[in-house]
Amino acid sequence: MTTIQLRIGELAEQLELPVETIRYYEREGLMPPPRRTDGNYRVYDAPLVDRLTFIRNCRALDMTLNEIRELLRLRDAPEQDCTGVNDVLDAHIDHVCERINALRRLKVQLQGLRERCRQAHTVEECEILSGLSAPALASTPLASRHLPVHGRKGSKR
Amino acid sequence: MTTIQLRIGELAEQLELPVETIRYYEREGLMPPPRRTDGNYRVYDAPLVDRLTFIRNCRALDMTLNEIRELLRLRDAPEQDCTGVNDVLDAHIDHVCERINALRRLKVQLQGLRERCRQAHTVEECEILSGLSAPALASTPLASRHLPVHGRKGSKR
DNA sequence: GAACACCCTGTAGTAGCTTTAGGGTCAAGT
DNA sequence: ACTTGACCCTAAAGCTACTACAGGGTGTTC
Repeated sequence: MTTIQLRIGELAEQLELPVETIRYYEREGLMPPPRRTDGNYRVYDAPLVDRLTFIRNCRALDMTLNEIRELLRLRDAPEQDCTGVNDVLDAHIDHVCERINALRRLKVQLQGLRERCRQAHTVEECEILSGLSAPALASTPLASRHLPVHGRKGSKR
Repeated sequence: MTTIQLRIGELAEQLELPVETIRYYEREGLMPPPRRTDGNYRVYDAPLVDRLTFIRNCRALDMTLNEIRELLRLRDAPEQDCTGVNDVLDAHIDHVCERINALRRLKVQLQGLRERCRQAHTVEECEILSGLSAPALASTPLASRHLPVHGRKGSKR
């Protein structure tokens, strides 16, 4: 029976993560330092593959590294009850709902602004630019500030 | 007729922006360096107040500083037509729509996961943790990766 | 002349990576 | 034996949009 042994590149390909991200998780203490070959290459076995899969899935659900740290801690203590896990997840679901609502309000604002300039005319008389220059940004309340729209950059591979 | 002359703190209060953010926009080239008093204090006049208002409103609509740079460039060329402005705004609205859809898919995933553990039991048998450890994260397609949920930290005043 | 609110510069820290620089390892090909 | 090329290594810097800090100057009031 041959046990699983992957170099970092193979692991990265299987889990569809960039190699540098895996090393980053190690630096951050989410992944323990793996065994090394004589040539100083990292070698990953099944438990580490599982752990990284867990981390990747949590990130795909957009949890922060701190939320994931907390879940890993709970995962590593199998005899406790899992109320803590539920709490982390509930809090995260709340985050997501709030973001969705904020973005919907934002979209309404942006579309209203866009409507003001359906035909191209000159910049000087552009209703969009004048709308954006208004002290209180039109009459509608300002989009709740401080919620980024722009996701992470598309990752390579 | 007294023209407007504000120190940075007064400007910050009027526009409800932190002072450091205003200085940051200057370092970033979004705001031109203002006049200074003998004591080396920044002094802002009406055109600069307008410009900062514009920037603040764009940020409230969650545009990136690069998008805003582009809009400012267009705003500074008043004789051109404003197709470019529309393009920036349309692209931004697209961003927002994509984010909303991605977050909705995410929410469905998270709620499905949460349902797997309605009652508290031990971590060892927790369906949430096992779900998160699955190689492909349940059967549903992975939430499109790379879209942060967590907004900026709440700013001071 | 001392207290105080305000202003200045420059630097570092935040999250979650990505990129770059400058090298070492190892299997295959000539 | 040697070179090519794919892969691996570390350390440090860069990204966004700020925020916070250290260490100091200004200006008004008591």
